[in-house]
Amino acid sequence: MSETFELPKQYDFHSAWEKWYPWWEENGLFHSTPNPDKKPFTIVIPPPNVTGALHMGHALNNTLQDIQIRMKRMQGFEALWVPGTDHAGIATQAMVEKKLREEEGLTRNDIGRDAMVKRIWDWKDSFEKRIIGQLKKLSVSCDWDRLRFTLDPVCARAVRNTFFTFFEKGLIYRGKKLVNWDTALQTAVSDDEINNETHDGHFWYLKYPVIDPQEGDLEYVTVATTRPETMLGDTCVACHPEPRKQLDLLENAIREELAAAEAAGRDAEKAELEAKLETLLKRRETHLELLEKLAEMAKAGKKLMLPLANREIPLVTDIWAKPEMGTGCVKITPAHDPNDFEVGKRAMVPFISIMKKDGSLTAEASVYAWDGRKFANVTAEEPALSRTVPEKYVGMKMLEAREVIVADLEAAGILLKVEDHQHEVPVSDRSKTVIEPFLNDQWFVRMADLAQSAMDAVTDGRVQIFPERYAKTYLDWLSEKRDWPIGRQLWWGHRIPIWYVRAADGSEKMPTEDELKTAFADRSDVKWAWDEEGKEWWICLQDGELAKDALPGWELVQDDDVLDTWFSSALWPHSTLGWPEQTEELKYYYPTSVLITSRDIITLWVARMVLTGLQNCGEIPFPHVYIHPKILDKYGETMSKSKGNGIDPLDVIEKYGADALRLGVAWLATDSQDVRLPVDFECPHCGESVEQTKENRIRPRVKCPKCKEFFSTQWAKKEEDLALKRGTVISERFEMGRNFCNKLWNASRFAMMYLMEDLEEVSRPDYTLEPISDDELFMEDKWILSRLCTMAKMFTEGIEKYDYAACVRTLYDFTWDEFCSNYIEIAKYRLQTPELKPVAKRVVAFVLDALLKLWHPVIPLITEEVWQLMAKVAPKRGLTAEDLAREQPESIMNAPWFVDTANRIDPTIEAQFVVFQDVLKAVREIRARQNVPVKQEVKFAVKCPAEIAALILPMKPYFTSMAQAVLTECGPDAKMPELSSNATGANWELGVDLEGLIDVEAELKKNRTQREKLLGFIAGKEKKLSNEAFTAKAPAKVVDAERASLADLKAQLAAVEEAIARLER
RNA sequence: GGGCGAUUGGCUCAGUUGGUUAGAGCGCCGCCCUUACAAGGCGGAUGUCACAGGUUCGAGUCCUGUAUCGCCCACCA
Repeated sequence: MSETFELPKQYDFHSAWEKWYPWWEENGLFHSTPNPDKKPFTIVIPPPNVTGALHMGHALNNTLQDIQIRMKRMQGFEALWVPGTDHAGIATQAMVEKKLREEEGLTRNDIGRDAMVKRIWDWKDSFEKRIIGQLKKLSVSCDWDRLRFTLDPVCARAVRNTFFTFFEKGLIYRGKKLVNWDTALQTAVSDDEINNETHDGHFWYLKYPVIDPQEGDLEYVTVATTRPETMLGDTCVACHPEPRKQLDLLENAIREELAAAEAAGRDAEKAELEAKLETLLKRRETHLELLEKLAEMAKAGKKLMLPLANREIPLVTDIWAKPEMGTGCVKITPAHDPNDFEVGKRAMVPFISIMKKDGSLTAEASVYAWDGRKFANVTAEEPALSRTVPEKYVGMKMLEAREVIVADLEAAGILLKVEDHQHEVPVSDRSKTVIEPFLNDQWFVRMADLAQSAMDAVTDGRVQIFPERYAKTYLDWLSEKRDWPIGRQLWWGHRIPIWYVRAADGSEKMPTEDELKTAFADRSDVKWAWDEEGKEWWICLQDGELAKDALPGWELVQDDDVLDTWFSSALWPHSTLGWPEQTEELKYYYPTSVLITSRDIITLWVARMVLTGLQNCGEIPFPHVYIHPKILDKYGETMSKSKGNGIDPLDVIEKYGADALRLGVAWLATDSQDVRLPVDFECPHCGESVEQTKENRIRPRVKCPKCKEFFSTQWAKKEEDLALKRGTVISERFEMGRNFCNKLWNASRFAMMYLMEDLEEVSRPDYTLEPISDDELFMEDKWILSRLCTMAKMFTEGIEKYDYAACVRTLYDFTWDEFCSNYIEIAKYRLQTPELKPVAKRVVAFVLDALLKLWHPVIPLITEEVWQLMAKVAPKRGLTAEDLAREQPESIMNAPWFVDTANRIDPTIEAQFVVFQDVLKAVREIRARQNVPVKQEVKFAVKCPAEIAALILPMKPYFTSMAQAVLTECGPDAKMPELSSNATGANWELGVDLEGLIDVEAELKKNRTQREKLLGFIAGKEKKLSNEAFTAKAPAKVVDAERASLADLKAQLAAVEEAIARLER
């Protein structure tokens, strides 16, 4: 045989990757083009951020996508998986700025916009390369020819087009929004770049005089604040509209809880509630009258005089003011506090910003009015407001101003008292300075209609979310219909395509609309709108840049900000396919087939993709959304680099292989929302796994408990630590996957060992399973084929419902237990018996081939490797005549998906076979228990009804080959050996002849234990069956089953009693 | 504060619409390097299914409450 090859005992996953991944790529097997003869199946990757390397969550996410894609490809779909990366504006720019600061001591302003953006592109290039490298190591079958990036020209065109149409439809407007402002870096920061720190602070109680108090009115209103400096920007004071009702409500709630706690006897809680109630009742006495009076005054339109600023501000009612807290009323600074911002909008009061971007106070405090609700344009009515901040404070930073203002307030007799108070202060992660809420111009998308369309898509079932419960997250968020702020004060991203007009002489003059009309007469790609508030034009351009002098006599300046990253990600399913061009791809592949992602971006991303898809393409972007679990560490904490509990998939792949990693994560993909993955260090010296604890994971060096050597961690900074070998972070969980692959490898090796014997035979045209008639098949053949088909059906249907974990576990059990441990072990006897060999070989080849195909989506490398080897030794394996007539695929990737075309599922055989398995197991158990030497053959007899005997007898040779046990007698009259060890099962009892081998005491002990156990079960059953309610109400099927089971238990008991009697003799 | 979820052997998790004696991987114990596989084979031990009620003939599974843990969102003048 010329093709003889020796296969190593262990599966070499490294060389399998080296061999097949580049081969797949070079042969264009990942590449998809529209093919009218096939149905499309499309997935767009959730584009990983170019901020850093991929983590386990990505490994999971991409494995699950690849499983779908590979299965569908084999099922004959034209499967396309579009890969790509996301520019992740804030995070990426932050990373590069940090690097710039740390390595060169420069800020972005030092090097300027163009240079900064260039540097971020370089960063992006290097990380994109790394990410793609990781994905390839994971062996995913993305169409790399279609790689996209959210800032590339194709995506940019889609972004510009969307912005332009939204602008045209009036869906985009400019408003005001509070952003988290870092005064040191002079930039907006995102919520996740903020840490809350507990600081010691104070409550300052201030009194604001009432203007022109009437008889019975209060003279002044007391408010408490932790930030007295913001009082200069106060534009109203709020109190609760119905303080009595609110207090009643609270009181009732507490009383109810109290009653419940009392009833349940929870004393600690009770005491707490009682204290709470007491406080509340006291408060009623001290504050209620005042608060009611205030509400009355507010409704009467009373105004207050804001101290220091000497500005009139209204007293308003708003439910934000909690009668049970503080003084019961609250000063409102809409431009400097997120809650006050909301109150301010509701109360329609001016928004006064008293801070400049550098954190100093401004003299010309800006006056803003939010246009969403059309409340008064205060600028016109109250010009005096431009002098809100007294001259002497100007230039002072917010914190300095606090001291001065407090001193002034005290001097003016406004300060009532000061209390110590601990409070949470938001601190910038990057600059470590206090974050100030800052009122900024912002572009918004009107969400009312868009959100509704996206909600409808889910409620009417056009978009289905798996698991279903996540639909609630989606709908709840969308139902708020909050307008979407789309501007970001960054340089990295799609620049907002809006141009402002500046007068050449620097004045505030604006051109007339006629001038615009003339200048852009033949340009359908330019639209404009008049901003009433800012008294200026907004000019929107669909593509490219608007020349500075495009409007004769005026200068055009583009908006500095860029679009929210999600604005471009939202278009991902159609932008990657070429929209707005009506490309072949868009027509063929859109809508995509499923979106697979994690739950934290259901709102930010999924919802927005649905609404832009509907808006731009008139169709949902995908009919299915599958939300997979989040991977946590063993403490249930999110994995992150900053904690040191993150795993680099490459480390796992290096140690266990991509197949093992994929199998491991697919095994975890249940429908629960989190899964835990215990994380350990691997000692680089001795290879021992060192448990990672919360304590050692933050240290720069860790000592291996086994070899006592130190290794370094990611925290190593000092030279002495860095000099140590690095301990990688991995998880033993992947051993399971590696071991399984090795098992499959060896089963294949075994199969091929026999298939190779006669290459001529396996190459014959009729060498498939198909031509074998049922008569030629042995019972075990029919059994394994039936089981295979049952499993294949379950697996296929399960994957289509995203039930990954169950599918993978099912197939795992089938492969290992049924195929390897049962079928192959049985087949050994036949494979070694010349006249029985041919059929057994065919069945082995057929089942193995089917298994490889079923497994391929999960573990692509090993399956390709074995499939290719099989192609040499059994080229016709598993193929039907129809298959043979076609050109054979060159890779398992394109092999036809296994389906049971011959209706091989036979539940009777499957059930029958269980008897064989049970008897075999019982014999083996007896041998093990009685310490019968491995090679010593024993005899055994089985007493059972004739129909059971008919199943057992044909298996006689296998008992010998698999358990060194010779079946001597089997049937209703079989006689138990005199000195035997016995076992019972449903409908049968067996005795292993242990003459000269038996440990009688051990046997008696076991039988007595068994007797007790049976007696227990019988008692339980009898009690159940004597219960008339049970026999009357339970379904007949269940009752019959119970009766049969009881009869069987009794028979078993009799057999055990008999065995005991024999042994005692 | 709102929403969602978890609690099952030492560890990490399965457990379909309630229905015989609750499973897996790892770990543990015993025997075996048997010619596919020691990353393996055969056998074994280990569970009051968090707690308290309820519905039901029957509850790990459904309902209510409690405790603990976690995730997401919003936030404490």
